[in-house]
Amino acid sequence: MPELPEVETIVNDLRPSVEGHRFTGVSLFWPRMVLRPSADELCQRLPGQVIKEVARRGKYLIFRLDSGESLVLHLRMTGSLRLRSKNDTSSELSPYITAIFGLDSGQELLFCDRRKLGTASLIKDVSEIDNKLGPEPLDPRFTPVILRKKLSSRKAPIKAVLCDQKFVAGIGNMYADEALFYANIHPLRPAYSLSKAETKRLHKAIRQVLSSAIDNAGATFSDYRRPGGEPGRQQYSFYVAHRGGQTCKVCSTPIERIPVRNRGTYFCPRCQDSATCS
DNA sequence: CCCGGAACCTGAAGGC
DNA sequence: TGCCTTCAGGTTCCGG
Repeated sequence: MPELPEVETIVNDLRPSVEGHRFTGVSLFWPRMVLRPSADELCQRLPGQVIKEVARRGKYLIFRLDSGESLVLHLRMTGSLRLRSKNDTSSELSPYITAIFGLDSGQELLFCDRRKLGTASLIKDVSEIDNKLGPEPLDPRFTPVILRKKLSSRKAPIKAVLCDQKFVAGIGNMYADEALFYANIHPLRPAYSLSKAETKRLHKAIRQVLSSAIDNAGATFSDYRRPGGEPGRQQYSFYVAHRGGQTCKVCSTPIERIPVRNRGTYFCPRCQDSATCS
């Protein structure tokens, strides 16, 4: 599932080959992926526009266009973007293509999505996306003091709060579990109950986990691929995420899996003390 | 504001 | 073998 590090990797990979190029056409095979304006309108308005910049905000990919509008994509759970040459007939077609964006570079950008939950929007003002998201966890403005203040009003399990995009942007199921392991905090702890020291550890853990994953081009468990088709490498470094039944790399205790807000949550019952869980 | 649950999707996995 | 159910999880919407 693409989270912040995966989307960051995709943006970095895409940047050199799409920035400065022009969209030549759009083919939609799953028009319902377009949230707004309408599928027809997006197909009319996108062609001819130059991509000034590709950026990431939370888990959103943002293509800033010369008209001032932005094409905003979200991969949700199984979406991926692939870049290929228009005359490349050798590579096998993914059976799950939901959209093809033609570029004047001779390449095309494929949106592949097994479960068709991914979305595309053409919006006038990017601040629309910005306003509904919490701070970027790697931004210097996201400090331990701010984290502590935000946690203080939250009663929900810390795991659920970390996955809330309005709380902090870009963290999903995998990296929330990893960060809590790094910080030795049990996923069910009420957010407000974290001590100052624990909050500081969590802040550091969030940054370490995300930075390391970016260095390793993201984690591939199922559908995530880089635009060139390569998988990520971060999955090999995970301590708890998707490691149910295996043993903790630190203390050899079996990794447990419990539901938190209906999300599969992995943790080490020994390293992540539950003494102060309510 | 905060919280929890349903809906959106469909391939994979497990039960019988 | 094959049908059926359940699970996976990011986001949005809705009700308390």
